[in-house]
Amino acid sequence: MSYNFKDIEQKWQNKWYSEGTFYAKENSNQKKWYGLIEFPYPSGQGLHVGHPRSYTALDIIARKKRMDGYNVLYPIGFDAFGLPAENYAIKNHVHPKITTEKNVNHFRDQLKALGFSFDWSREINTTDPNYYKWTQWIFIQLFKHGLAYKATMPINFCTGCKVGLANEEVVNGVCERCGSPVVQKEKSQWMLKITEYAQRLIDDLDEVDFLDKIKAQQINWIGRSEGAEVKFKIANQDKELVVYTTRPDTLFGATYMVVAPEHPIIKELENQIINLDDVKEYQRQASLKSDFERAELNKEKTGVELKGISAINPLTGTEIPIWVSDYVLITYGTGAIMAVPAHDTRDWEFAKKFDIPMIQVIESNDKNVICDIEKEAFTDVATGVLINSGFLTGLSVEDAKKKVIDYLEENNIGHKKVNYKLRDWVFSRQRYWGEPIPMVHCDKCGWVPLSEEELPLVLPDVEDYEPSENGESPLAKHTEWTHTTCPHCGGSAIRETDTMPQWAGSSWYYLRYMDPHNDKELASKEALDYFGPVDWYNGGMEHTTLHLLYSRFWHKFLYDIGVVPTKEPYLKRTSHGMILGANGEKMSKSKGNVINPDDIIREFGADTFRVYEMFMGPFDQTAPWSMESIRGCSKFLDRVWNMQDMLVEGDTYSPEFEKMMHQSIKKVSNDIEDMKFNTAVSTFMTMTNEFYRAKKINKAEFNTFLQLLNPFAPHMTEELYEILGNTKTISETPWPQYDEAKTVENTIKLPIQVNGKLRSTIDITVDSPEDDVKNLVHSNAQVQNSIADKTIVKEIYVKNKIYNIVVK
RNA sequence: GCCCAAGUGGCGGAAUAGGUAGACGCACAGGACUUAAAAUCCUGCGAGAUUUAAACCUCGUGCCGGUUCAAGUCCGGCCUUGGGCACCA
Repeated sequence: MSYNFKDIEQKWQNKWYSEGTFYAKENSNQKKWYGLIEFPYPSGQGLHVGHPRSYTALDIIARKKRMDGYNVLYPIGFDAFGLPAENYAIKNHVHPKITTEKNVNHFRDQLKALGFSFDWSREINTTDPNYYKWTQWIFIQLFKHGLAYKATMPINFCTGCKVGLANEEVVNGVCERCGSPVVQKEKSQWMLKITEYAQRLIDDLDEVDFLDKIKAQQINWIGRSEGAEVKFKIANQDKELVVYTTRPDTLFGATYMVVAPEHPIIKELENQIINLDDVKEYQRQASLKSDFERAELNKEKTGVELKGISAINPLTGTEIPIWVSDYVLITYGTGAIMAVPAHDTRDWEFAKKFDIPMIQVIESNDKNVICDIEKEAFTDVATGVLINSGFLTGLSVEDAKKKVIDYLEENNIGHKKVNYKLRDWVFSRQRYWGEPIPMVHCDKCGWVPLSEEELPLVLPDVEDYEPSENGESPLAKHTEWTHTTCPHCGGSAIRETDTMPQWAGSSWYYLRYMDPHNDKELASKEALDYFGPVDWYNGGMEHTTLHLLYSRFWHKFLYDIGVVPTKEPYLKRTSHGMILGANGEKMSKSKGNVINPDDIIREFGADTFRVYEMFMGPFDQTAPWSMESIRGCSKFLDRVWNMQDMLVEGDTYSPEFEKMMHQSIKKVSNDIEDMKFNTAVSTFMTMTNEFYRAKKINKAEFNTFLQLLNPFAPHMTEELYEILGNTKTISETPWPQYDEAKTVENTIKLPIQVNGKLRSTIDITVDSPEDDVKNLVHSNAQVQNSIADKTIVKEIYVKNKIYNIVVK
């Protein structure tokens, strides 16, 4: 009998999808388990082979959890706003709504063909007004709580496409699509105050089970640093320049200051600056540089001294020059620094180039540490000791920091300060295909949110998706839509025409799954209490600092305003490795190494596809695709199918296989929880080989084997289970249990080493007395050979593990 | 430059409270079945020396050193590759 995957897979999928087999139960008393995968962007290319790697993994866990007795929520949806549909619309004049619908249908078919146990009754789509109504609602709450504000920010503007670009779309300073230069353009943008949550986003990582590398990357990205703000008086002026430093201990060594080109003090003191023309020219040059250029030109430092003004070092009273240079960023700290060239690499380079004096204030207390400030800045904190520093001299760096901060605070010239690299979230896009921002601008009342009854603010149907020459959103051209009345005073007002970024809809979608059809709230309290938080979330590492951070931020805000009951949205976060082309490179059309899932399903079937993607390598690591290896998995499933011809009677495990059965149940159960799917599959292969070797398998063994394999290859296992005469489907059965006592061996092949090298093995009974083992070892011919003419120095026996004889 | 991973046969990879390195699969080789091929089933498969053969022996987990009876695993110092951040004061 041959395995006809086509009919079998169709048969079971029809059953699951028509009967709603995997729908999560509402109002259940059962314990819940919520598994989540990142919902796909329905691109025109269809499903990528990378998607099923993550989806299969969590499908396996979800299926096992159901058999473990949980009420499982494993939902799916589509993150369908985004650039490709809009660009396609501009080019071909097909409404993004139409393209999106078509792509979603294609994706849905592909996902269903893979047999995932998604709850399709909860499918969501971020472009559905019934969904984005609540995205808009959250924005309004953010605004009402002062966390959404307008600010003028530089945006990436493509001089070719005449459109604002996301950072991701700027590659090496040019437009990713047309190759035209990208310039910075000032634009008033909606911003979200994620920085207000910076500390909590770090601290609460302690409460969740995320992979360490994910935590590390988030902490890194938020970039907390501790230091001090210090006030420097401007000589002969009633003004101060405030700097931020992480090394207040080096204050005695500050020999000049640097301000960013955009720093307001230049404007404020321009009457005092003698070389104002040079300074303005430098500012102009800096403004023309993109972020990319400013970062790239990091070899040579540039700058201009602000002649005519100077600052006073608050500890030494010395007058020191002030420079302007673009190595100081206006966006971090105070936009101004105190420069300590002897102990900071960048300041050192700058001082060397412009011949500014240095004062060494730290030396090493370790003679082996090289410290020559003529050659390079000395930045070693661990062995540093203060010198030339008045009341700090002799202290360690750490003690000096504390002491100087105390001094600054006592004398009101500075204070302790924590800074973050994290910046507020630029939330506006000058794009059509996104959620409209539900705000209107009224000359009298300023920015006013729509009243909640007016939501959703539906994206108007337009024909023209082209952005305007000046970089305005395409919606700005539709005056009949933009002109409205102020919700506050009733006067005439203009709608916001920018839309939300792609990250908006995905920042809270996991909440909507819990109660997707609710038209009163984003989700009911009961549903949120029962299903939340997400127990296990798997997704790509590329979303660690964007999506994952954004959604944690939104969740914390919703927690603060009492909408959700938990501080964190996701209890556990794991990530999958990328699937590469057969040549080891990232799959791309231009490289011609793209594998289409449809072709794989057609040739091998969904079960083989699933098993292969789990077997190809460790789940969290990248793995190249291999057409040869997938045939191996196909062969394995054929062998499983043909085991029905070896079936013998037996309602309990036969003595021959009992131990293997219990060991395998244990191994597979643990491997699934640990995401070691590759070794779980190899366990199935080993079992299969054993049954083949014996040319028999009994019914009890086969049933258990099928239950274990079911999460990986759900179609074939259900079919075989039915063929074996079972009346239930596997998904209704409880997960097999093992008896720990039956997994342990009675006899062991004990390795015997001489001087740490394997010389022989002997069979012993578990827990044999050491003397018995010793006698056995010494009566072994190989051992006797190896130790002949030598003196035994020592014998080591690790119970049931190893025997080592040390000889001389 | 900083942070995080990872380096094991021809290939994908197993094995870490230190204890038989190479499970499982691919590729390859041989055999059975077949008129033949495919499929299937069985066997072998890190490198090397010796041997009719087997046993046995030597070397072997990126490199150098260390700890230990024993190191892929622990420690110190490097090298390489991948990913993230990058003038963040």
